[in-house]
Amino acid sequence: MNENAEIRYNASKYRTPDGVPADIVMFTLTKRERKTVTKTLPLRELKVMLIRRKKWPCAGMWALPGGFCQEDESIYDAAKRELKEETGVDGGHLEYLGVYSTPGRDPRGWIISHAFFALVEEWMLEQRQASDDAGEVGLFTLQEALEELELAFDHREIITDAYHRIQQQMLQTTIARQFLPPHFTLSELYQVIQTVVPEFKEPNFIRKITSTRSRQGILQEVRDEEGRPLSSNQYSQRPAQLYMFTDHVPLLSIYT
Amino acid sequence: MNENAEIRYNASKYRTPDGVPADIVMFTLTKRERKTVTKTLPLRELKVMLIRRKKWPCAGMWALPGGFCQEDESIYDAAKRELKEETGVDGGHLEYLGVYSTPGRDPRGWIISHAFFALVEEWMLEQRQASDDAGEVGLFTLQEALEELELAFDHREIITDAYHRIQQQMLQTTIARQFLPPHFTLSELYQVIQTVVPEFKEPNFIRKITSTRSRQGILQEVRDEEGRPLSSNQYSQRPAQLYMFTDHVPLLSIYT
DNA sequence: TAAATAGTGTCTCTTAGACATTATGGT
DNA sequence: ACCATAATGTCTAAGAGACACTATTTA
Repeated sequence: MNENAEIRYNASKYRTPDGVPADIVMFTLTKRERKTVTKTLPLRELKVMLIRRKKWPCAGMWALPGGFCQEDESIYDAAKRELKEETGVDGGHLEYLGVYSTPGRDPRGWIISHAFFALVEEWMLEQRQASDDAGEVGLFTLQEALEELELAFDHREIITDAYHRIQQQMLQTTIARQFLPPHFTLSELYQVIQTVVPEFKEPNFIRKITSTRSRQGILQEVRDEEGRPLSSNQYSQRPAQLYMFTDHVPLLSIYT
Repeated sequence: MNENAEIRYNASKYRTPDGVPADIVMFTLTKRERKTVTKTLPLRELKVMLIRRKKWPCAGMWALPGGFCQEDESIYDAAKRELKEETGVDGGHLEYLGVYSTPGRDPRGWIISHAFFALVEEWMLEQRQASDDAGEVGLFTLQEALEELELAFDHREIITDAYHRIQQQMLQTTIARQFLPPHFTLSELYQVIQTVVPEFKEPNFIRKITSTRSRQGILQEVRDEEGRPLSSNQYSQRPAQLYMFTDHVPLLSIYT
């Protein structure tokens, strides 16, 4: 205890930060059924949740949800708490993105922000939109958010970085599972990947994913108790084989 | 200005962090010529630089070099400044690793540390070892650092994370160039990769790296003005073709 | 029966991977 | 002449990639 006293004294000799918030880029993949056509994949869009600020600074501008970290929690815990406050749900993928500390980034003082990104389901955000004052919460496509909105602080930079990271993670890890039901068809998987990474084009996707020894490991056919393969014709006339992710995430190398 | 006053006032109502240091995991690849045998690759080892703490807390324990971030600089700037202070050199690869904020991690108070890792050349560290009190600076293999030394704070965790990250980056980016001269042979490159990632085994490394269309892009044969291929017999009897990295870093995907 | 999507056949070319062989220059 | 390492030859099996074709269900 008197150790702490000693330190507090020392620390008070120096300028210390005025606050350390965690800001969260909450991504969701909206899924809109197409009523006109039956038996077809829903339209999917990658969106990000933003909140309109009411107070100075940046009043009226759109900002990432976030909150200040407290002394008795880690930054990650603060982000988790914030995520739960926004969605009402504990789950979901939450991953550290980076630190934003450019001097002057926040007019309130020396504020060092820690950015996270989360992958949540659309329904988790709806309750938030209903609870608080509606109209102060919005779901935007990345293009809208980055090109059309007036964003608070350095949040455009944060969202840009988060977008690049989610694209990278989509191709290099199995986070696609966060946007899919436990069992899914390969067309669904392909659509999810393409929604997040439009540049991803694989004409022979199904063929490759099912035949390549090295990639095989990440996916597994779904079978019933008797070992018969399970399929679904929810999105197509002809039933399609259902797959699930395994726990295996391969190590990639540019030299292999 | 009275905006700032307003904030400082607000911030002072809340508990704020006592300090935000940047700590750097400085990796180097030592290169020791083998005198007994000629025309052979030098022995290489991956090492990390640590400093023995003189003051409370953790006096006598080994710690990462680091320093507190100031108000007029970003965390990255603080790390860059620290790196220069330690090595006397501006250059070198410096990359953000992550934030360490577990409550109680530092007995001095609420200290949120930001870890970086740097790749430096061995000679950059020698001047530091000479200048300050020698014996207070050490170069250790990862095994020594992680298993034999008493490390300060949560620095074991940080070093472990940094080790995993450098291994991942070694395979997925071209940071190997930081440990190689501008022109190098494929054996040298292979040795560097294996020194950092011992699990990396490619019996047909040379064949693959020179013949695979997709990998070809990261390396380029060195040629002289007349376009004749350049080779070196520094490390072998028969001269070996010299290569250089291009600026191209391929995008990897588990689905491709 | 037509439409729509799932999945396979087939063919060519490239790569993986293992081993053997040849090439080069120093000791 | 011998050695160590670089680089190529050779062979088989597997994957990439394109395109045509068949399969399964609903409207």
